[in-house]
Amino acid sequence: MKSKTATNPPSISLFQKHCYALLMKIPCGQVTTYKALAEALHCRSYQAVGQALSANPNLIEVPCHRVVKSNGELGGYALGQERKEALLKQEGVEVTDGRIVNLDEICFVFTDN
DNA sequence: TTGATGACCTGAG
DNA sequence: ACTCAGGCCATCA
Repeated sequence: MKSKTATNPPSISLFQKHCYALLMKIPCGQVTTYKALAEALHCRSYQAVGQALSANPNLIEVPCHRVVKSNGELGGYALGQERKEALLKQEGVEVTDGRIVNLDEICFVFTDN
């Protein structure tokens, strides 16, 4: 059944899949930046990472709200920056005036292992 | 294929 | 502090 001729398009590319995988690895109370994510993916496409999150197929299982900009700002969010800030505060992240307070302290680092 | 877009980053003025 | 310009790379038309 199912001729499956048209290759069931995976809806998402491998690049995006990697992004989500790394996102789910981020523990609670920690955040990361688009840059760090791109570095973890071995590429310099900071924007591509953002677009991958914008595709956001699973906004529930993937904590995309834990991804912020490198300059300390929250960045963007499908539900709006307000929601993002609220979620971050809920996680225990210090946010002031739409900016991460101690970003360097709570920035999650992706290890090779 | 090119060209435009984007939840970005960095540097210079 | 802010604004402007260039760069980076994946995705879509």
